[in-house]
Amino acid sequence: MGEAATRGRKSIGAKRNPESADAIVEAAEAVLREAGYAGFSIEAVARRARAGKPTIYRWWPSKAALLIEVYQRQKRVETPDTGNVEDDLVGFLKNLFAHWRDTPSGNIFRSLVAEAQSDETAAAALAEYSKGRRSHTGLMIERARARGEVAADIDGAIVADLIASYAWRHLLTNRLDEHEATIRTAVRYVVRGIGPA
Amino acid sequence: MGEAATRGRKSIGAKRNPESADAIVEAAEAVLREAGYAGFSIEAVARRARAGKPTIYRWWPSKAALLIEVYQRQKRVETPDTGNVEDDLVGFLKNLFAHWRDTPSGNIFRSLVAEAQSDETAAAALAEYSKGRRSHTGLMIERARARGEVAADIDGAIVADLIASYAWRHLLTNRLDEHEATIRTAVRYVVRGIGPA
Amino acid sequence: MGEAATRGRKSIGAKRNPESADAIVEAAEAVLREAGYAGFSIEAVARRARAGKPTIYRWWPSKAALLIEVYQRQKRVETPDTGNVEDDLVGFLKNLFAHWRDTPSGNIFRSLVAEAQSDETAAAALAEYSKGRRSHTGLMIERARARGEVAADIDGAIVADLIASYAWRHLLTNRLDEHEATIRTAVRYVVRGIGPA
Amino acid sequence: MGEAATRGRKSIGAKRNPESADAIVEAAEAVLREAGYAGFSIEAVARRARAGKPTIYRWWPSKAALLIEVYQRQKRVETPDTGNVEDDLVGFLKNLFAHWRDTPSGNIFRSLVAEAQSDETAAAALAEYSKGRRSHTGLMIERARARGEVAADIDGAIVADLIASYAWRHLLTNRLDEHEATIRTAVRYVVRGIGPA
DNA sequence: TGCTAATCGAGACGGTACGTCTAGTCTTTTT
DNA sequence: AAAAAGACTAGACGTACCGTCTCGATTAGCA
Repeated sequence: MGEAATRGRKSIGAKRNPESADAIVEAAEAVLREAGYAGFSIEAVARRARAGKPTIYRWWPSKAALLIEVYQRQKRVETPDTGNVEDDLVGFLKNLFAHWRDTPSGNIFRSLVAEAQSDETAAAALAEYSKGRRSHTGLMIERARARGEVAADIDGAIVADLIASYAWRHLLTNRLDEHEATIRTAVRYVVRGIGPA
Repeated sequence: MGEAATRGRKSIGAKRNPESADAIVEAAEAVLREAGYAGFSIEAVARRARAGKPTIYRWWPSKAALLIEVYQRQKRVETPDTGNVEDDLVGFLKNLFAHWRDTPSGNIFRSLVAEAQSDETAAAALAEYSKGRRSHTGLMIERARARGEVAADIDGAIVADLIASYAWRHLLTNRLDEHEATIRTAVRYVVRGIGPA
Repeated sequence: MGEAATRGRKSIGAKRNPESADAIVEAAEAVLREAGYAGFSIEAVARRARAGKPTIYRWWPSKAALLIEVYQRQKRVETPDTGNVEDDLVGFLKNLFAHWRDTPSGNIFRSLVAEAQSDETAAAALAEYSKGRRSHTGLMIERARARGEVAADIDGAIVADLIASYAWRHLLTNRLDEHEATIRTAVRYVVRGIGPA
Repeated sequence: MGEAATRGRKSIGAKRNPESADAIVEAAEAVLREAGYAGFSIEAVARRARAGKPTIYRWWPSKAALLIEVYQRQKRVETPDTGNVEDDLVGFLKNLFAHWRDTPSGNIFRSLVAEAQSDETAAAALAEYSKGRRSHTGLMIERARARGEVAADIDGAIVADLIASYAWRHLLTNRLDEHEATIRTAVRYVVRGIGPA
């Protein structure tokens, strides 16, 4: 039966083999890039990575968990610091849209959101991840508040929510090529609304 | 066994049987209501509707097409007209969240958005639908502009986009139970930003 | 996805396709012949038959059921009628041993007995099959009784059991090449014991 | 979780721990007793014995080897000496059936026979073992011959073969609850056949 | 009125993927 | 130095759906 096991990559014993983990995440990314969310399956990843399915299930209990790890391996979007909150936010959205458009990240994140609609654990993982990101965007608001660009009683989390929502919807409705002018207008509506009276 | 849906359907002749079409759409809605997007499959719908799978495929070429029809059967959310744009928008969002929470609509729309991430036709249908809704929400802005609550050069579509994005994200991240105060705060940030100088 | 389905053999609709059934049983036989019981798996049969696994499971609920059908497709062993019970039984055993030795039948039956040790349904199926065969061997005893070779109060089923047991054990312990003299001796011990006083 | 078998075993050092070997064989026996051949796997035994799979593979190269060792640990069935060959053989079979029915022995031996159908080493071990048993049962025939109950030219090995075959088949087809009368009848057919003319 | 064509429920089909289980090999850790 | 422990590749298990196809029954409208 399985005489000729472990043909290519070797196990390194009782410790988790980082090569395998890498191979799996890389295979997952490749599958997503080439076949999209529709073609993304644990089987396909296992085939591609020359890994056993149980190895994947051992470390990533669900498709969502694997998707999240793949997403997090992507380079982060940089949040500019121009000294002006409108420019900061516009720059951030522009970078984010470009990143989502030009790397597999967009597809991955879309997949993750889709998965979260039918998978509890994906929803939980996504919520966890979003929490981290929200505070991150909230930072730009805090900097603006320190500069007096934003009123003292403004809730940064809610602003971040508005901005993130705007980004999500553009991703989910294939509008990542939005003109900068339109993005700037949207941002301005919010920025004006949260400015000092 | 023995679903309530159209047990004793009769006519199966040369003309399309509208009872069958109804039974299918109703079964689809029931499945979405009871099992959510995760349990939504053509097989499940066919079983529930006591219909053959080919009958479904004949009239709806994809899961997405069926989802779209189910969604369009849903009652629309009413847009209040309080004479004040903030109250209008808050009321609209509250109604929408309640509608999504308390009827199958939320599940259906979530499913449609998810499906659109891997299905072209769903994406197209969603885009088409969103266009209509945006103009519809834009109406509230136009009324506000007429009352002088909103500056003349404001782009209603972009405002509608911000509001709709906020709603989508709450749906997609299971936050339909958001407090009115939080919703009002978010709306106020936008409303203030678009008011007359 | 499954666009290019049904490449070779076609479905013939709502009725069971006999071509598929044949292909599956033939593939099962081929797998057994080439890989033996150890290599016999539903997956392997499905691959070989170009059939879907569910198609196999639809018609044969277990490995055992498929094995039995394969076994029954083999040509039957002829039961000689020489007018002498000893010669009848020796001839039958010789034929049976040869059949088991020279066709896949032996391997299949061995597999079936082995499977029955861990699978309830296999045990049941085997019992059912054996019942039919036992009465069949009992026939030789009845003929002998009619000729006065066997005492009137002899239980044919028990004699058949002794003979079948002898055959089984030779199969299961790889002694199908037993000399005719030895077989004849064993048969004679029984035949003498059941003769008229 | 938490099997009774060797929970607090300690020494896991450079010397082979005899406790481990014991624990493994005992676990194997327990698994066979509780789950039968169907549930008997190296994994299950390792889990039960709280041992690593390689530890088992190091000492028993195959499932069959482990089965053989487990079987050899079993108490032997006693062969009665009543002074009458029919009673001897009936008593032996009754004891054997009871032993197989009421201890794990039956399950173990069934498993071994089943395993031997696809594993060479098991087949060899079984053949070796059977040889020993045959001569053992043959003893009863020799005693009978000495008493003049059996003709001088009778081949004891063949008689033993017939009796063993009858036992095997009852084990393998779950008929260990056979009535004594039936067993006696079968034995009598053979005993009569081998008696002096 | 009788034929033809469309439609229906039903379900078989070849497939893909699921998530779990076991086989047997390999290496690290522990004693 | 060797046993224990656990990770690894590989692949079978039996189930759920996919989307396609054919069957046999049923009915409407044309001839």
